Amino acid sequence: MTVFQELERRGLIAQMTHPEKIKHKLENEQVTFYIGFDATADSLHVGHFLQLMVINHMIKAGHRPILLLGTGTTMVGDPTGKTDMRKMLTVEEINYNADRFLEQMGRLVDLDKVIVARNGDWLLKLNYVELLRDVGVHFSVNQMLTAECFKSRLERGLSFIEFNYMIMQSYDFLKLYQMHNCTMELGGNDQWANILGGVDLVRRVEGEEVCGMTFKLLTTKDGRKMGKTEGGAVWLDAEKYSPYDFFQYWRNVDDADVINCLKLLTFVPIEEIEAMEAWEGSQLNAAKERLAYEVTKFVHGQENADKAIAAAKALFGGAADMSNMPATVLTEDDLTDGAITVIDAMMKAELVKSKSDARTVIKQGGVLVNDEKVTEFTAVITKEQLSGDGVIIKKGKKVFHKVSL
RNA sequence: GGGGAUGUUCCCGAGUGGCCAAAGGGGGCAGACUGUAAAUCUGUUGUCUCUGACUUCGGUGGUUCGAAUCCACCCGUCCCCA
Repeated sequence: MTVFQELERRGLIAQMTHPEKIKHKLENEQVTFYIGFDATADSLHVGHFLQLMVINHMIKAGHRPILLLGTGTTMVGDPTGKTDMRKMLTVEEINYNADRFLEQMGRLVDLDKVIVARNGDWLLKLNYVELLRDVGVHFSVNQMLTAECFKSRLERGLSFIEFNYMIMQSYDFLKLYQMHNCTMELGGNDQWANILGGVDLVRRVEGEEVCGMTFKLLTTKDGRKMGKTEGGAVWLDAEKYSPYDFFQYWRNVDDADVINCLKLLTFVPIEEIEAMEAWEGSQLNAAKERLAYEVTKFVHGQENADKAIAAAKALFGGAADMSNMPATVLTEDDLTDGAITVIDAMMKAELVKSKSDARTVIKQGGVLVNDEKVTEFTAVITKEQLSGDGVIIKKGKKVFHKVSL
């Protein structure tokens, strides 16, 4: 099976500028392509992960990826999919974020097989008038305004800086074509307009027909973005989002989304996944477990994945295996008269956002300490209970947390 | 530059002097039901030293016994005109 077929069969491909040509190139040449990552946060999230999966599929087929870190474009901010302007980041923040990205990427793709570039290297030293004359001439404002990403923003407000994002990204493609003979840009489907901009620019400046291809975004069946939770994004950084929680996130996906996630986010052979499509009802639970395990294994390593699945099985299976669940270790200072209130302990463990929140959950019978329902706000956990293995605080049906001294 | 409108709690959105910690919806959380799913029903959703107190309605000052509500200035956003 060729990469193209693999991508297609997994349902990854969303749009292509030149379907036939892309298919031909991918099957007959070594293609140098690029995917850009804007360093807007200090950790990658699952959206990036999907892009990295694509890169892995491509590497496997012998193609040559350029990982472009958006140290320049992040200065401007992509308005795509945003209803409001992004928070402006400083150069320092952006470079810090980009370094974190690279560090994490190193664990997810083989960096020896990719070219890493930072668009700040050329974007930051551009001369305004020169850019206008060399690049600006090639863009039609009329045409840009018809792009979906701007249309919606025209109603809510679009600043000039954000309007220029497309030009920056297009210029990247031109630059990478010139520097590395990069002939293809890949990206999430929301990047379609920006990619087209680059393809057009290279054609106009260099007379070369380069290609663009976008991939499905990771969304639920009803179109909502995946990888978002109340608390924010599902980060790939173990510090920001624990492997156990990461595992649970995928373990809890909707029935309707499991198959799609398996295809997009794992290397489970496509034949195997296609066989699962016939599964129904509670059978899908097995598919979810597989999904959670595979994704966690790839992102956090075999060991963490094993721990997560063991912890989950123990907790949901009723056994008291406390070794692998998220845990908080208290100090003597947290105790008053040799004990800590359940409310304070929950705060320490970050199970609740405030003490009021803790009271509410207790009032509703949602808190169990070592399987015993907490009924009083004044309930305490004693030092004796905390020593040794500690206690398990359960909030609701799915949140377990070990607290010890 | 001129004219008009607008800024409310996580989001949308009511409220236009006291009955407002602020309707309604969404989202979140918890309970029931379940398969660690969905749907449904119920409760809950500012903070705290929690039957009370404190802080919140773009910002700063003012009027008033009392302001999210009135006034002044400022800041942000949108629409129309140039």
